[in-house]
Amino acid sequence: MARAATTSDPFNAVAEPRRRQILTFLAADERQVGEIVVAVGLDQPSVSKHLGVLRRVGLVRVRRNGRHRLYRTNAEALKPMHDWTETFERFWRHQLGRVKERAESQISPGPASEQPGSPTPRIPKEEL
Amino acid sequence: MARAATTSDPFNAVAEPRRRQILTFLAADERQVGEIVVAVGLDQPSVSKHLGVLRRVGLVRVRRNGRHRLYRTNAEALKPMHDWTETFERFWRHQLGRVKERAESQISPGPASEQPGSPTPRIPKEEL
DNA sequence: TTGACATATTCCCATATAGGAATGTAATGT
DNA sequence: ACATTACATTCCTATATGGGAATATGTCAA
Repeated sequence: MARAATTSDPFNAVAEPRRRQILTFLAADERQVGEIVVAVGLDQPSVSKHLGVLRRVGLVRVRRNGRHRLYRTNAEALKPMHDWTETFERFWRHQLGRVKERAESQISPGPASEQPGSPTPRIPKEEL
Repeated sequence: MARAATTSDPFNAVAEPRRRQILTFLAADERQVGEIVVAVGLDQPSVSKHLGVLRRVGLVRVRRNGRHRLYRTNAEALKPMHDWTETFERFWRHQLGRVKERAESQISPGPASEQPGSPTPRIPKEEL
């Protein structure tokens, strides 16, 4: 079997960065497709297809107004994702706590700089 | 271009249900691969491949112990997802508020039953 | 060394894209 | 009716899977 369809659930739909961008753009206000096209910098058919995916999983709602279609993020559909990640919150708190502990137990100040924008998984190359 | 690689970021890695299952299983304790195989009901190579993806995006950490490899969820790597979904929280609060309003303004009690396990996007079939 | 056990990796393939190009369709203006 | 605007859909293709089967690698035991 190949990968699951993007249309199957919000987790898959949101895996695409452009779709996250669109959802963010549509979170506050309704927008017509042309505005989205300008905002994300894709051609119109691509945007329509992304909107189609988002619509099928319930992440956006559409309303027609004359020739225009007004899209808006349906934030409720993101709640399951938020809830799922939330179940891990206590664990990353523990982890951060341990990091803090270690940092405090060491005298060396260390570099301690970390780009907030880049998560940097920090993989130990090969664990061999 | 095809879909983005699952190895590219946590959003993609977590799009796969089996990997979410594994992360949940590994959230509390370290487990060796054999235990994960039993827990998720896949064959060993598939589990190893999923673990490889999760490791590459930093969602799990490995430790070696003799012949075994002990995996554990690195919950910190899920924080960006939690943060992103959190930016929509105020919007779904508004939406739930409006739903509540409408429900209260109507006299009919309505069915009001909803499976908690099935999100049910409730797509209006075709918006034509 | 030989063997058993625990995992990882490679090979193969059916499948689902995501984007680009071209085309279809609905709504409005004249 | 006809042209134009605003979107959606279809066709095509390179790419990235995810699972199954087979194989490789690493570790400990006798």
